[in-house]
Amino acid sequence: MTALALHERIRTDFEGRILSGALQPGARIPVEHELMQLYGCSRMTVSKALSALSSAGLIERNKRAGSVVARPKVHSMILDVPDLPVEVAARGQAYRFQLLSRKVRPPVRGRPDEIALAGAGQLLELRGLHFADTLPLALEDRLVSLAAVPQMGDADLAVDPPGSWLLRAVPWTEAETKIAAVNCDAKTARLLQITPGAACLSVDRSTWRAHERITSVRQLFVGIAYDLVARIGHYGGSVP
Amino acid sequence: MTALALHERIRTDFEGRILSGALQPGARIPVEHELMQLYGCSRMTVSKALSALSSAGLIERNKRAGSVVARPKVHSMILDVPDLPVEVAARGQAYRFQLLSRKVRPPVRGRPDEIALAGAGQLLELRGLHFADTLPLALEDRLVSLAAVPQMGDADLAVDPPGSWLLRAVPWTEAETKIAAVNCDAKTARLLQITPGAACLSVDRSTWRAHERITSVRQLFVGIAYDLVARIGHYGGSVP
DNA sequence: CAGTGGTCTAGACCACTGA
DNA sequence: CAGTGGTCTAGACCACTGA
Repeated sequence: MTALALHERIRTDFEGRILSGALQPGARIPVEHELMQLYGCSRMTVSKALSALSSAGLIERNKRAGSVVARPKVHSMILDVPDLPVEVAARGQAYRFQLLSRKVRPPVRGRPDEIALAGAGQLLELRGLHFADTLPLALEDRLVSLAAVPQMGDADLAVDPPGSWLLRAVPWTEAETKIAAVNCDAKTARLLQITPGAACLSVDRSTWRAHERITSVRQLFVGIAYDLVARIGHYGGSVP
Repeated sequence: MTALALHERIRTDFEGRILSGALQPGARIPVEHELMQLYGCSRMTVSKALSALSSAGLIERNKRAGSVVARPKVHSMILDVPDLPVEVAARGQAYRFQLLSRKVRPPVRGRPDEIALAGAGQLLELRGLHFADTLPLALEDRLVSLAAVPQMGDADLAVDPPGSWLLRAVPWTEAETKIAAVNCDAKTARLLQITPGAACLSVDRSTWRAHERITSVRQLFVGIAYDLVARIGHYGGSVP
């Protein structure tokens, strides 16, 4: 292990005191000139450490008034959105994707979301099942903008599921996800081989690549077989 | 709107080119000395811009080999974990918390999670209902470590629900959340005034304050009344 | 070994803002 | 108006690492 850089030492010093509660929200952080003397370093080094604390949401910097420990704000946390093949393999099960249907069609009039997704082109509509070993794990209904991803028209989805294929071809940069619990209907229950009415985790996601819509998908996970896990809670959530 | 600082202009220049796909993963970023000439600035300024891109996961910096556009990695996204009173109010409904039961007890032997939470002390066990207007929104079962939060023994939970109270008293710094879909049982259905078997969103959360366990809670949300929304997808997910 | 990024210095000018 | 943080310069030394 290498020695910490000086700016990292200053940062971790204050991180420790804030996270342990020794420095309570509202407590004053020494001004930059005091820290320069304390650590015997230049102002740039102090500034780098404080900027990092500020962008991590741990302190708030104010001109003239100095810096103080921030009050925690939004509860935001990092949610892992796993690649299904990877996740299933990590559980020691065999992953398989079965394509149920595939067609190219124009957006439906009166569905502004489909029209926005299609742009000037057509939509690729895909439906398929994700399996873990021999049991269905999720039913996926997906629309892809062929204007944004023309090469998907020829993609071989026997190898990769559409999500993995798209990630490699056109990595998304923004996404919006809605997570809900629903009772599955009779038709879905047959496909997923579960009891009608069983609870399913519904994950709706739309993805963009720099303001261009790429795809929107709904995945219905078998409730008893699947959980989403959020890893880490951020303190102050300074999301760009 | 103020003019961008020079280091922000350099950063946003490359951000735009990377997110638009003009610079593909693997593409080379000019070395710092080239950027100094391009933008007519000092090396510190260039370095600040590239460091920001690197910590955002957009580029990877390598000694001798220079910097390249990063390949997208983990799908991680920021999930908002709302404060229920705030969220309900934002929907224009009246929020109310009804405490159903409250008792102090030792951890159950054979439940390592309870023993770890209790530490050297007792546990405060709370059960209550969150209402939006007159309809139940969620059933909450919570355990609080009285060793970590002794003052909670005297808290007035008629005003604030336990989650909001705890956030103000001992802001958490780390959390682990599991999200699942479950069919609710008969007793829960009565409390939530829904049909037995209706799908509920189960949110399990344990929170820490700098390695000390604070509380663990399970909230069961009425499926048809509640969604979780994740806001933004990060490109490369550089989580500390 | 030569080029790269990581770190740091000792200054400077400035905008902002609370006393 | 005086103190604060934001930004920037023109240098420097260093560790690392691929040619």
